[in-house]
Amino acid sequence: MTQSLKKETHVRNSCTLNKAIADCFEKLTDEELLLFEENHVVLTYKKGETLCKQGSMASHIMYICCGLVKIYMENENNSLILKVLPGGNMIGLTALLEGSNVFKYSAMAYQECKVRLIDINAFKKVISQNSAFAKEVINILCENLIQTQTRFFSYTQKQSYGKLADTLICLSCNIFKCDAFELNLTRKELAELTGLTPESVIRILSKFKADNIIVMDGKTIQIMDMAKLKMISDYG
Amino acid sequence: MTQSLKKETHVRNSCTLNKAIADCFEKLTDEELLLFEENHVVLTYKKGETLCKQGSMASHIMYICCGLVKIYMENENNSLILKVLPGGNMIGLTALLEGSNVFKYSAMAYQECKVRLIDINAFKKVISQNSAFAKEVINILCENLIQTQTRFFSYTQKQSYGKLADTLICLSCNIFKCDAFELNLTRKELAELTGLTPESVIRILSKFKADNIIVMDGKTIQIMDMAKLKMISDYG
DNA sequence: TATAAATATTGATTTACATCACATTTTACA
DNA sequence: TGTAAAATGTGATGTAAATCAATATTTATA
Repeated sequence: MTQSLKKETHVRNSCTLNKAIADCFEKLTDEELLLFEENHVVLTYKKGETLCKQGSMASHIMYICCGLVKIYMENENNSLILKVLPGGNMIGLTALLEGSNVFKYSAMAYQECKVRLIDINAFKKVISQNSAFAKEVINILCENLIQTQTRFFSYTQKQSYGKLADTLICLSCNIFKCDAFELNLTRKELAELTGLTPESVIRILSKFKADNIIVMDGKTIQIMDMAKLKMISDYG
Repeated sequence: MTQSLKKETHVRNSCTLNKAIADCFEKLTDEELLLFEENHVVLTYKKGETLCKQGSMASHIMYICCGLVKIYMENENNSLILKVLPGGNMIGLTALLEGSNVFKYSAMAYQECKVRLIDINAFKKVISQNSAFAKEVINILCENLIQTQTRFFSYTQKQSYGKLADTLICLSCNIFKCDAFELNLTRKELAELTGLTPESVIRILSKFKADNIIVMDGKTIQIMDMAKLKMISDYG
């Protein structure tokens, strides 16, 4: 009951940002928990450090205990942030695909993170023997897929103001869970997150400020008129 | 061995178009096959008919026996084709997500299709009891997720020429498996598939024709210079 | 604390693509 | 088979957002 309520308050729509908490570990037997226990390490990553690099071998599934991580794809020139993950989420599930155990994206710590690295073979083994666990993994993958598709669609439809409004709403509702939050992202990162250039982001933020939709003070952004912001997000 | 070879020849990159064949049914016991047998219907959809509508209840998982289907998201004004699926693929897997048994996208037949509709509860039951089956479903979901992410990234990076080159390569390599193919899509549909306007698609096709990259004769398109097309796709 | 480097901001210019308008061809169907 | 409707094709125009350029501010560090 509480859970379904929780899910309803989560802004899913076109959001970049994940709040889906991995419930799968609750489904494990003591024996399986022990297997994970024996095949894991917990690492701490500092702000700016790389958790995994696109193209490298994925020998582990990563579980973010706490912190904030950006997941992004990159090529020579550009990069696109696929999502931003707070604690409770997993990285590298797509490496479960048979014959493709390579990270398809990179991950970088926005804030200091505690990350649990679980051996991918142990993970696969438990999937093979525990259907309830497998079902939860399926749930997480479905959630990811829906989110990515929805965000893709929204990305193709909306233009700059809508996109940035979207991003601000998601940061506020899904990540910081607060109207006012300290944005420890550079304008460049906010631009990547939104799919715009830093200059455009700055211009739009200024406009939002002039229209009293947000208040900016240093790195702190406070959303004053969420209704208007939602309208901008919906309209385009 | 043959399988890994098959996978290598499949152009994955930024392709709209799926070739991933659902292997999962091979993992079923006789009993489970019987359960599916008792809880399925096979329907034939004519060209242009809707297989499922975004927002409607997903009471079935659909397996495309043969034909060609477009999967797309839509709102009042626009639509984005997420992928094009030939026979061997499944529709509606994301409805497996607990508490979200609604289609997130619509599906329409490009060609006449034979579709097997399997009751979603039977499907979920088998996932719960057969880990090998669940594992295959995980494989398919991973494949879908990787494809969607890659396509999203590519969409944000490439511009019109690269996008259309991409689409043509995928049609040729993954769908029709032939350098020359009869394009039973309108320019409007090709535009939707590529994320451009019909006018732009026409202009670019004319340019490709003028540069001897393709030959067009009525509805038939033949790729004359695949290398050049790949270069355009890679370059942008 | 001074200086360099990175980041943020503002304005001018460019550009890729959409939009619009209209002509032509193909397809549907009465 | 003839006519309307839909699809295709082409040119002119508009525009959102990128790019470019130059300055101001913040942050890093020697």
